[in-house]
Amino acid sequence: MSVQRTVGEVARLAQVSVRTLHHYDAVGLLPPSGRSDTGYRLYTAPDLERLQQILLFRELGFSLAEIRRIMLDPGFDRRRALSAQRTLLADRARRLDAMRAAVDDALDALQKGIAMEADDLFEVFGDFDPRDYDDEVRRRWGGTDAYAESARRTTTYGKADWQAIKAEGDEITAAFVAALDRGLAPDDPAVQALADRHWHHLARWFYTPTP
Amino acid sequence: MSVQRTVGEVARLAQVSVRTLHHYDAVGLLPPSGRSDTGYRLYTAPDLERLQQILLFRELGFSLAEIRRIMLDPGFDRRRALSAQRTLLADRARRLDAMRAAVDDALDALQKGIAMEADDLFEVFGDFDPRDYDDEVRRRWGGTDAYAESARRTTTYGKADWQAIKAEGDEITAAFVAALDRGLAPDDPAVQALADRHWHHLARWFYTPTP
DNA sequence: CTTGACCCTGACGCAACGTCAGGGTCTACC
DNA sequence: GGTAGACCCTGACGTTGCGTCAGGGTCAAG
Repeated sequence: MSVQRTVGEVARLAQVSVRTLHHYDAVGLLPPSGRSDTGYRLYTAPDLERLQQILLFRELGFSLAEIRRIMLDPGFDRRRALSAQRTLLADRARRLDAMRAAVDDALDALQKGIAMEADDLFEVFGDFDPRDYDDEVRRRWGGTDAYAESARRTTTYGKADWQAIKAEGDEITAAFVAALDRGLAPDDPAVQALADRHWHHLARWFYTPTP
Repeated sequence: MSVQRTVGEVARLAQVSVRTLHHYDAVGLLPPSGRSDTGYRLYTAPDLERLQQILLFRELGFSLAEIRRIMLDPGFDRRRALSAQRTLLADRARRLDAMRAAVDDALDALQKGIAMEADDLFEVFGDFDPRDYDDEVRRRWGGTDAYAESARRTTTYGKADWQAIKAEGDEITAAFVAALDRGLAPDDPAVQALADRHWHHLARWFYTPTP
């Protein structure tokens, strides 16, 4: 009698969960070639081979439905499938990369924002500043008192900027709404331009750039 | 009275589906600030602004749950969230890239495989070959008769190779099974090595390399 | 015979909507 | 005032690939 393996064993072998094997059985992707008289799933060597193939295609990013098609029909057009897959993956990669770049930008900008907030925090410390400032800053702002004042001013500037940004946002939104109220179609270029402006405004708002 | 917009209008404006707005309402992410007396959802300008922000974060790849947290709490640690997001995106990008490379390799190899199949097809044509072969091939294989013979041989080779590959697969599987039958743990290095070999075998099988 | 490890079959949950289904509402035109 | 067409509503199920119980047999060892 050939070797029969239970789900748990196969699961450990293939590094997948038992539930996954149940699932592959349920959807007809990998029904075990046998069952014990008590209903236990029994997998044979060919089953393992089949599983390996399934996992290979899964690694390549194919859906279970696609894998089923590929495996059911040996004459399946693998080249076309792979080509389509490549296009799909390239698209996703582009999107991911754009997102990553956007997030990185946001992080960079936020760092500056944090720096500004640090200045804000500095105000609490009053005249005493434990941090290390470069000489240029000291020279520009003169003595310690003026220095403290400058910090306060900068902070105020930051806050003022926030207000300005917020105001601009409201303004854009107002213009937006007004344009639509004038009866402009939503896909009217002017409205689209406004939407774009709003979008970029929001982006700027999100990035909270320092003056 | 301020401007109130219905779902359809907002949907067109924001380039999202009505269902999406229903969904955002249902999950409490963007409940319209008003309802008509007949139950119609009515969105105001601030609602639109909120929607823009939601879509911005969505573009950055955040889940709706995360977006909700970020927007509910203005003091939310955006920097940490972005850092985490960057890591996550980088991971996904790496995975995607690996998959793309694998698919590209598979495609390359398959091209060669297709070439082999073309030879196979040639057999059907018998002596007559409409395709353009380079002189080197003709010289190596001499006259037309010998040439046809060579083509047949090459094809046979290809098929034989297939058989060999298949046999090797069975052999590996057998070794695999035998090792496990000897009581080796599934995570035993030797078993892992076999699994690896099997894996690579399958990879080769999939690529169907030419001799 | 008991105990612990394993197996079974449902069945719900998740993420973010898409897609009907069945049924009011609004607006314009006759 | 009636009617057609466009638009709105609330369920509720489908999708993808399993994770995670829940309730209940099975197997091997002591």
